[in-house]
Amino acid sequence: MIEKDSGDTKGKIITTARVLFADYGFEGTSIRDIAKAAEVNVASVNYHFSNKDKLFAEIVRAGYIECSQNLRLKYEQDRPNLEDTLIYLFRYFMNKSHDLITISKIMMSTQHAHHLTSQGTEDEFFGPPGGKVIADAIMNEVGKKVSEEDMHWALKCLFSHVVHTSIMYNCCFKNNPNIPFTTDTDIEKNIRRLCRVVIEDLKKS
Amino acid sequence: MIEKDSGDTKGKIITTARVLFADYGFEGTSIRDIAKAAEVNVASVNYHFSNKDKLFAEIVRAGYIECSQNLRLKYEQDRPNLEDTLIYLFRYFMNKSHDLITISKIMMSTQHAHHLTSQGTEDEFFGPPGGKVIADAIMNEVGKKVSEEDMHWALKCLFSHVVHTSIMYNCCFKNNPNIPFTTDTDIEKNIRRLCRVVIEDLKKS
DNA sequence: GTCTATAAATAGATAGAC
DNA sequence: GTCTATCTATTTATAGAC
Repeated sequence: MIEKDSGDTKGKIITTARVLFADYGFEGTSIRDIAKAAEVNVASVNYHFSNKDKLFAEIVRAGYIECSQNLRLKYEQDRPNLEDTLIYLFRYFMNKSHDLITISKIMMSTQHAHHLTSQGTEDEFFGPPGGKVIADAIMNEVGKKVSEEDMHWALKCLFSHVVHTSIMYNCCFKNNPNIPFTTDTDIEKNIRRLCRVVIEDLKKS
Repeated sequence: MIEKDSGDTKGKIITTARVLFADYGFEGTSIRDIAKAAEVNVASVNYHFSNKDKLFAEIVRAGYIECSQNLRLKYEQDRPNLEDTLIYLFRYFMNKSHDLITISKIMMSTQHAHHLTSQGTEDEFFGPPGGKVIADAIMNEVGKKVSEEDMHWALKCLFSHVVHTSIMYNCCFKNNPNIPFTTDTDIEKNIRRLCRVVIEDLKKS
């Protein structure tokens, strides 16, 4: 489990590394970069994590599980409808964009793909984390039984939209205020609209 | 412009490097890796491209423009409807997945973001290439005037779905035949369905 | 646990023979 | 244009003093 930066060396390394890995990738981030940014000694990284690969694995694993659990918890507590569930996921990705970006990059690298397999979570087939909760929210929304095919279609439409938009927002939009319809308010409106349209279609079939 | 592998050293380097860069990233791919895989001498890479950065820039630029132009050409020639345009884009991403993946990774790295700006193409605000053609296809499909807001929404829904699905297909699905509804036939059905649903909504508003 | 020093490997880039 | 050899810098990782 990733702890918040609490002054301790190990925590500072993790907090710093998850940002650097996301931005520069695994190979693009050296242990020295991490140590320097975290203001800890170079040797402490290998002392606490044995090697660079294990540090990376721990960050990926923790970020993935944290997201899944967080979304599941929120869903169980507040029972938001589908729209609000997706908005919550979007906002989560905004705040934890590092983890989403790191996981997306890993997914696209055969080299590090093993960091994403056999994580023992419920979301292993949906790429970035959170898929299972959305499926539950969809089921709840439509009311009647949703066929497996319909469910997969809806999930992919909604999920790909939220993920893609979150990445685009973090990587392009938020630094270019001139691009039309790319404020977070606009994006949330777009997510809600797609929700309604998809659900409407599910109810018809 | 990227030439097909024609036996010449420069061509072999480009053909090999675009695959390696996509898979292992810029920092994860050494000049030696490229030279070895392309079966050329190490020094020839720097001889033909001056340095690693310029080789990368050339591959990115060429892949980006190639995709935009290819889609535009196809569209002008056959005048496919929106569904077929997106299917064409999806199939293009299947065959040229390297370029899509490389561009996506760049987008997620502040470090290399400059390789994507001021490319002088018409798609600069739509992330991965091809956006403008889809906009035209949407306009054509709906018939009546589409508001700017509606257009942005539709574009993002359709585009994010095709891009995200293409990446997922290449990175996860095609090696895991057990995951349900992830054959290319399934995916194309999903794309067509989303098309119909989005267009239907545009016609209503 | 934290530091310095260093080993061992690998990186990008270039010089110069052919 | 292609090759070998090499320079310089940087990398991960570890050994050993404190």
